[in-house]
Amino acid sequence: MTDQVRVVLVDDHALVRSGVRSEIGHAVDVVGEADDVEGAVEVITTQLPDVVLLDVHLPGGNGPAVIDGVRKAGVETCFLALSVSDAAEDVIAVIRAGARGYVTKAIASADLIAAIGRVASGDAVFSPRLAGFVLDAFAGEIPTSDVDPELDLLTAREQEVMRLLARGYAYKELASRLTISVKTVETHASSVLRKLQLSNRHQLTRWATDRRLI
Amino acid sequence: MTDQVRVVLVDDHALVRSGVRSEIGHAVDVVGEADDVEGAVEVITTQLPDVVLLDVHLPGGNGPAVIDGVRKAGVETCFLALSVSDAAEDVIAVIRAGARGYVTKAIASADLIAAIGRVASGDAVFSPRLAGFVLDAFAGEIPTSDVDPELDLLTAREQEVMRLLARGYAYKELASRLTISVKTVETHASSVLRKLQLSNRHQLTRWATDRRLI
DNA sequence: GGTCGGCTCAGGGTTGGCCCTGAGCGGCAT
DNA sequence: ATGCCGCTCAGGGCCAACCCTGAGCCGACC
Repeated sequence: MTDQVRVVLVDDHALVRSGVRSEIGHAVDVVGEADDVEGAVEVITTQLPDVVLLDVHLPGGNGPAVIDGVRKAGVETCFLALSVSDAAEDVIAVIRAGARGYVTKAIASADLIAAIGRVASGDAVFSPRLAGFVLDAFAGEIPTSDVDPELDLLTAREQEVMRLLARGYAYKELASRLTISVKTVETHASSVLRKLQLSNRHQLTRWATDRRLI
Repeated sequence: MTDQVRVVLVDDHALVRSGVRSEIGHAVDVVGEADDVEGAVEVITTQLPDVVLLDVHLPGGNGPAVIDGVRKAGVETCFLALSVSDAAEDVIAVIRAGARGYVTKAIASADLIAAIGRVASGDAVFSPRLAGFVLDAFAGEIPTSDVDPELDLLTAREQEVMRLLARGYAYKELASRLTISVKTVETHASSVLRKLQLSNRHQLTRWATDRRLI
């Protein structure tokens, strides 16, 4: 057991942490604990564990906040959500944030140890019921967004053309809509694709929808 | 080994089936095989296996078609997709249809046996790389739906072409992907647009996304 | 056996997307 | 004033998208 999996526990209840530690401590190397978001990010970024056992509900934020914080710190690790909650939205939220697994605290300790090992090796793991949630959740989701970095590469006119292009307008329609010539539209379109390093309007449509620009 | 997991193999290559059977036969109970969609549905609905090992690409349809067929027959079982493909869309498609796992044929036999056991117990299982696909897909997907009204206007092949078209594949890519000529793709594409009374692929993309077909 | 529908392919055509080059015009800054 | 930049346009070229027609193969149905 020389190279055990290094684990950090994040849970706001000390009782839970010590319980988990005593259940899995013989099989993994618990290198740190935390009871809130700030502390979790700090411990994780200093200890650099293989796996983080992460409670979904925390003071000062929640599970996703921890994951985001660690990501922003440039640290790569695997998160396994460990929660009393089996509410679909908690599961989805933490998976979206980047957790690679989700088990409830009802899990047997041997199973938890196995789950940690699997997550550490890059696998995904879910409690049976939760697997259903996650997979079924492919039945209806729309996510995130933020600001626009490379959008500034485009001039005002180019952005205007870009939006209409992404929306599926033909060059001719677009030209009459902006009351410019088709040739001008082509020029702008070409510039847009070049600046965004895209090769055709389908990619542009995906690019724009990903960024909620249309 | 009295109550082994009962498994049905679905793959269009006899060689693959016998190979898999010899690799896992000592650990699970292979109660049936099939090499196309129809046969698969029949074997599964009569044998009622615990787990179906399902190839994604089949004559007469594909993996999702088998899952749908079995569901419509009112039979509950667990599907584990076993494919050479690790294309994200294949993974997503079969997961959407209801598969509880997806592994590639590069898997070691011991791992496959373990995967079958986990799926049988209701767990979800993915090859490490594919776990990434599935979970990352939460970062930008729009899925499923219910039934299809005018979708029945399209033949099976046309639906296949339609999905890829709507997804933005060029005719040439689509042709090599389906291993048919570009001319055949054109013919199908033309039929699709005519039958759906659409005039180009942008409208098709919108049509398909509205109906959550892609 | 004949018919019909689905899948496959071909020839030959028009239109549109996309690129490159080149160029005139107006604002704005060094 | 000279030059950069954004907006406008044109010519000319390539290729992909889309259409129509026609045709061979095969399995299903009558």
